[in-house]
Amino acid sequence: MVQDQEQIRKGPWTEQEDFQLVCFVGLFGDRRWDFIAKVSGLKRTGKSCRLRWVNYLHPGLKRGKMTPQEERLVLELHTKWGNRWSRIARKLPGRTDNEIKNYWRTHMRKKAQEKKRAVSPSSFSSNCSSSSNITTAEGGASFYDTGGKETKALSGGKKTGGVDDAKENEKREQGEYSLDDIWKDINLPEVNIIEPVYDGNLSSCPLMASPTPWEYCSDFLWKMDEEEESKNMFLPTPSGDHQFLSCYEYGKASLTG
DNA sequence: AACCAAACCAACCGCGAGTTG
DNA sequence: ACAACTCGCGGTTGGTTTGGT
Repeated sequence: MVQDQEQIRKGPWTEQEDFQLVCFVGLFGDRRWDFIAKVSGLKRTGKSCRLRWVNYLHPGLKRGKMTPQEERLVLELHTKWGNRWSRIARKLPGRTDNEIKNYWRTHMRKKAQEKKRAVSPSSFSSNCSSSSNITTAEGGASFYDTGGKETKALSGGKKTGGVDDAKENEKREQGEYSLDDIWKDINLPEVNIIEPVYDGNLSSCPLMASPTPWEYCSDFLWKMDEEEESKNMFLPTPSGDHQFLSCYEYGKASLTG
């Protein structure tokens, strides 16, 4: 497991690396990241591979600006849950926790600065009212730190799934939130599936050729229950094994030149 | 056209929880 | 029951792009 420190690559991913990762995730699924990191020949940590996959290569990722509905939803959910980005991200298909986190950070910074300038509380969105603890813009660290009611309590333990789900359902049942309605708005038919950026290499890879892996998964991934998600990923079709293997071979060949 | 600051994005790090032997 | 390992999350940082002067 321990990879030589000097062999670990860091920094931006190359197309080649992306390609390899996509192939191997296709082969082995998106769970055993250390294993994938090792067998793929990528000089990356499993952690790094996972991050790249989740934030960039995952099928069904949306690109581009947040829609007003999404923005609203983010605000609303952040008010409820605080900085639980992955949780919020699950409610926004195609958006990653990192993306939402970045979005929140920049937008809250802007808001904080605006607020600072025009020391007028009314200029602040009502949705942000619970973010009254947005303290300083220049203070850095925690200008967006909390905002959610539960953040403080949750900061100690990160993985508290069930209870919150229950609360959420409860609220929804009470009609307090109409998330589903917002949802329908967001889940527009024209889903911007991520375009393979490495079309040069990938298009010639059997797996990557039409139907693309993105199409394998399409947007159902984002609708799946959290627990089920990974199980169904890249479920090989009856002929799928052949495709994956071809891809593997191709990847190897292209690596070794 | 050049410079600077703000905004944006991708990636890394540390920590805690879950899993496995 | 415990320790080691793996994974996922949130926080943070650094590089790049964009907009304003």
